[in-house]
Amino acid sequence: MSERGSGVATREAIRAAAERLFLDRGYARTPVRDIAGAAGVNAALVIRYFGSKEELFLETMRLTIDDEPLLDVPIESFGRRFVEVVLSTDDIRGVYLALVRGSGESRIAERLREVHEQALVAPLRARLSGADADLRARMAAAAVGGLLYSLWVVGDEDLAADRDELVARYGAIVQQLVAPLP
Amino acid sequence: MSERGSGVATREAIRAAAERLFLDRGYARTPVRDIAGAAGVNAALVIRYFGSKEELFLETMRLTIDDEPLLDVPIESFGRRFVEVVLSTDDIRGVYLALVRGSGESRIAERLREVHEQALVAPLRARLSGADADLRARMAAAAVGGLLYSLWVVGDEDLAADRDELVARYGAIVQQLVAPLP
DNA sequence: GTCTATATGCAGATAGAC
DNA sequence: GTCTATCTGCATATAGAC
Repeated sequence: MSERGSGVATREAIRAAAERLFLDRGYARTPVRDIAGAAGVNAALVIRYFGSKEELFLETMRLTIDDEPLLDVPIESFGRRFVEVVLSTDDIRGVYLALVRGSGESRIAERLREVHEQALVAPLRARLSGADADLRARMAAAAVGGLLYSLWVVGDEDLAADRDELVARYGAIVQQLVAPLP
Repeated sequence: MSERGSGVATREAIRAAAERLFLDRGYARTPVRDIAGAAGVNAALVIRYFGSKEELFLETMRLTIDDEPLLDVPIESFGRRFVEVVLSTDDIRGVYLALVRGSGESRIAERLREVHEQALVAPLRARLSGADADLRARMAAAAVGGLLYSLWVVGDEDLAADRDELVARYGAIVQQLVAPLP
């Protein structure tokens, strides 16, 4: 079966190898030759299939946050729960780091905007209403983004030391933005 | 005068050209040859003087925030004023962006930690007291870092639209962390 | 001492052989 | 569909001109 089959499997092998290496080492520190090696093919073939290293990067560095566990959360505890979900969703860290560090390239920056909008702004925006809902959602997304930045880009060890306390207290800040006390 | 003089001027010309180009285009997108060209010398000379492109980058990407205008600020308006100062200090944007994007290199990441600590955490920490002062300062620094991240790395145009309102409202969040209401 | 010319080695990408 | 050979441009190292 599948006289035309093997190309598809090879393409997927390249994609999977690239995803793993990009998440692990980022864009700049991952040579195309290493991706090819991990996939068991020639480096030229990687370019053949995906056009360029940047295309392959964009093909693999996607992120969709699962909203569902957040929909049932009562509004009074939404801020904290959102921080908790973002910090414990597996894929976020690697994708976020790779996109932030690669954002000197304009297309990677564009992807970062999309991911930020979809993963942080949108879930917050969905729970807000009122005239300034959009601004509040964007400020809350900025605050959450700042937590990821401090923990993962800067690597603030003292901030990471007590994760439960961090979730509780930083969550309370986000909560203030989502549903300010009267 | 100065039989040994011209080398000093050349070195400074290279340093100045490098600073301008790194701030403008970042680390990855600035070839050593461009720096040399802008300084009017050969590329090999740049390496001669500074050892490597990375050394030169670290030599130029420093940042010291001027604390003084913050020392007199009453504690009730400190959060807002701090946001205002950070957003309007000229050098911060370029240095911050270049360091964040270059942070895949371990020495650049280390410099980012230093700058984050010195420019964001320390001024906040200086105004706080109490058992949890350090954690509160780090959370406030994360929040401010998130603002820079959203505005400059992500490029959230909607957030940037009304700067005065942003300063007032995001400043209020930082204020909550600096001096929480009783 | 200060600088240039040139060489080395690695990266992404292309042409075309098999 | 896959690989070999090769091009171009990069950071960096060395030799030696002035």
